[in-house]
Parts: sequence; C-alpha cells; structure tokens
Amino acid sequence: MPYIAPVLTVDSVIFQLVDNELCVLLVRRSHAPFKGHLALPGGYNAQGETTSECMERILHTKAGVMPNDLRLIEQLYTFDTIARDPRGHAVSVTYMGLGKDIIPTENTRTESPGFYPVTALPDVAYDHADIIGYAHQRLAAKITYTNAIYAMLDTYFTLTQLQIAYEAVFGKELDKRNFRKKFLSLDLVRATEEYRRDGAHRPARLYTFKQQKLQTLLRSFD
Amino acid sequence: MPYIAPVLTVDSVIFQLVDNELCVLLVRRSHAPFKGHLALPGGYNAQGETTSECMERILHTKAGVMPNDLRLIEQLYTFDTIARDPRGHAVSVTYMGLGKDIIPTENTRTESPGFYPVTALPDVAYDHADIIGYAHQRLAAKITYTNAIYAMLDTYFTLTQLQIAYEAVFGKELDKRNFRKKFLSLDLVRATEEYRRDGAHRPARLYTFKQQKLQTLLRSFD
DNA sequence: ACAAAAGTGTTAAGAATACACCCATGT
DNA sequence: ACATGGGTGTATTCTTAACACTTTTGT
Repeated sequence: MPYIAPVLTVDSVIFQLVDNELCVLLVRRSHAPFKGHLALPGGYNAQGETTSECMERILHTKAGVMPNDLRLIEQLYTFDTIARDPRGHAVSVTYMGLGKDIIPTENTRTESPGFYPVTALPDVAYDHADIIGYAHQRLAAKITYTNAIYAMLDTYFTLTQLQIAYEAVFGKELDKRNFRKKFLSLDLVRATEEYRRDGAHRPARLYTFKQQKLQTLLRSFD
Repeated sequence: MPYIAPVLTVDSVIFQLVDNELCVLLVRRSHAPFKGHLALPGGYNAQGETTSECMERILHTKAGVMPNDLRLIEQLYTFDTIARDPRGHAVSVTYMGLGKDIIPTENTRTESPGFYPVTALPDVAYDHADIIGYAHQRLAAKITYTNAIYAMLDTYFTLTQLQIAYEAVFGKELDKRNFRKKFLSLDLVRATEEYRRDGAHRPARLYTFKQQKLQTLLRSFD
C-alpha cells in the first residue's frame, strides 16, 4: 500500500504591543472554509519546504510581514487539527513570533490583516482562539525566565515602557519600585545617558538590552 | 499544481529509571537507512492517523510498549529533519514519555529494544542524540515546576527514592535535609503508615503523590 | 503653581543554603 | 557490635513583598 502523508499546514501567532496592549496578528479569510472570518495567518506546507520557510512565506504573502519584522520566532506546538482541508485530518505546526511596530499590508490573498487585542479577541476561525491562548501562556512563561521581552520593545526604552510590556503580557499590574529593583538586579540592561522627554514631566532615562538575543535568566522573574 | 504533503514521521523519547540511572528507549533498526544502528522508536505517520495514535502504534509494534505503560506523555517538538525517506525533506513530530518498570519486548520489526543510559549514550542514528538531549533538558525543566516525577516512581516510594530520581534527571547530587524540607513543603505527597525494609538499616517510610496527574507547583523546585 | 510621570529605600517575612549527628534495623 | 541507610534542626544569607514621597519637567 502506498504511503500518503497527512495534510500539513503552518499557522503563526505573531504578538506585538499596540497602545500598551498585547495584540495578535489576524487575517480575514478570503476562501472557504470560514470565508470572511478572522484567523491566524496560515496555509499549506508542501513537500520540499521546511515548516520555517513555509511560515515566512505565508506571513509574507498573506500579511505582508517580512522575516526581519520578527525579532523573535519559535516553534509553539503541533496540533492534530480539524482540517481546513476537505481531505480530512490534518496536522498543523504552529509558530510564535514577537515584533515591534510591524505594519501588516493589504494583499490579494487576504483582507485587512491587522493586530487585534488578545483580551477582547474577536471571533476567530477553527480552534484558533485556543491556539492564541496557548501561545499567550507560553509567552507569559517565557518572559519570566528569559529576556524575550526585548523583542517587543524598541532598542532604547524606558523602564516604565518595560514594565508596561510585562504588565500587558501578564495581564496584571506590578509594583514600580520592586519591578525596577528586581529587573536591574538581573543585569540584562544597560543604562544610557539618553533621556526621553514626552510631556509635562520629568524625562525618563533610556535603557537598552545588553544582548538582543534570547538568554535564560539566572533567577526567574516575577 | 497538486498539493503533495511532506513525509511525516513520529519519533518518541521514552525515559525511565533503571538502577537509579536515567535511561532512554532505543531500538535497533532492521532496515536501511542506519540498518543495525540504535535509534529512537519512530516511523511514518499516514493520512487518517493522528500523531498521537501513530506514536502509540509505533511504540507497540516496534518496542512492545503499551500506551498504559506510559504514566505521562507529551509532545516535545517538531523537527524538520533530514529524511529517513529517499523522497527527501521530512517532518518529524516527537513525543516525550515517562514510565516505570517498562519491559520492552522483542518483535519482528526491530531488534533488541531496550533502555540505555542517557549519560554514556551509545551511537544513535540520525540526529537522535540531539533529540534525546533536548528531551532531557525539557524533562529536567519539567520536574522543577511540576510534579512530573511521579511518572517515574512506583505509587509508593521512599523520600530517598524520590531524591535519587531527581538526582538522576538533574545529573547532580542534592542535600538530603534541604531536599526533604523543600519537597514536603510543596504539599504534593502524603506520608503513609507503611515502611519499606530492605537491608540492615532503619526502614524507610513510604510516601505517595496526592495526585497522579500533572500539576504545576506553587513554588518551583530546585 | 500645578499637573504628570520619573525616580528612589526601608522593613518584615519567607525561602534557600550550609552543615553533622542520632536512629532503627539485619547480620 | 557494627555497618547501613533513614531521619532530623539551626543559623545565616538572600529574596520577596509591602509601602509613600521627592524630583523634574511643560504649560
């Protein structure tokens, strides 16, 4: 009997902060099933293409997001999923990515790709709400034991911006003094001599991560 | 153009303790490629079968390991891997499982399935040494923030056995007094009135996990 | 002068670490 | 009686958590 592989798809959960809120990239499907519904950008992975290549291709063609827009990307989980495909059972490899100031672009394949708040998520197709929830959990865990948050901030940022980023992912408020003391003690960031002034108040010192790549923390955060 | 899916395979990393050592289930391949080499039990996932079903089928047919032998199983990672298949690029979904006193059985598909020590790992086929390393890391992390260790112990066990299990996974020794104080404070185990006597020394009290299913710890361990 | 966000320190409670001896048993 | 592994406590250091006022700026 000939071997026939299951349908393989790749879906991506791309997070970024918009107005201090954690948001996820969704596209409006232009074909059945779930035509007209919002969904994670995803599509078929064909023979000869790695899942990682497939993820980049789909983000590009369906959301106008370029590989360089993602400051951090990692594989999330592989779901045996109800197929989007009439052939039945399919397998979906998912990725989670983080970025800052990504601007999705209109294209011929999908409509209105954009970032939607994770709290107050609109209706999404398939089991994508579950996948987004899973990714959110993973992200929250990730920023407690790594410096992954760098991928959601500008290169130079204030400690308040950093704290807001943590609060947006955790979905809870943190104590300012304890947050600063703890984070600075982790030796991940370097204070610059630059300040950001934006309004009728004291300017804020800018910091930068010593390493713009994933590191595990000595003590876990929060 | 017709859609042709990549080859999909499933490989499993099954750990158990043998003589206080962390060991992994390997089988000797009876076909090319890597004929005669040790490898993780794995095989093709065909259309209509979930990866989880496939994992159970392969463990059964290639190693004589039954689903019930595994006290804990979870998906590990999906590798875009050098194919075992002449058709080229393939995708391999991997699972990590834990058990206690599993006895692999000879079968017609593979030779001498058995548990081999993770330190002092023999030569294994493909990139399976990397996969085993990845699984080992994940397991070590898992037992620090969950009660997953229950899956590698008898239902009733002594605190020394528990400590040895942790030491085997971490690959380092722990302080007996601190280990007990900390672990008991986590409120995961219940002391029984039973004792185990085995030799010329004081009998050891038997404990049991309050829950034989995965729980996250309030404070992470070690 | 006032409004707004930046910045800063102390105390108390809990957790982690280091460390050495007595206990119960089988032979 | 001795060898073997089981079992226990304290002191010190570090980490966490709770908590409020002063500083610098723009208008």
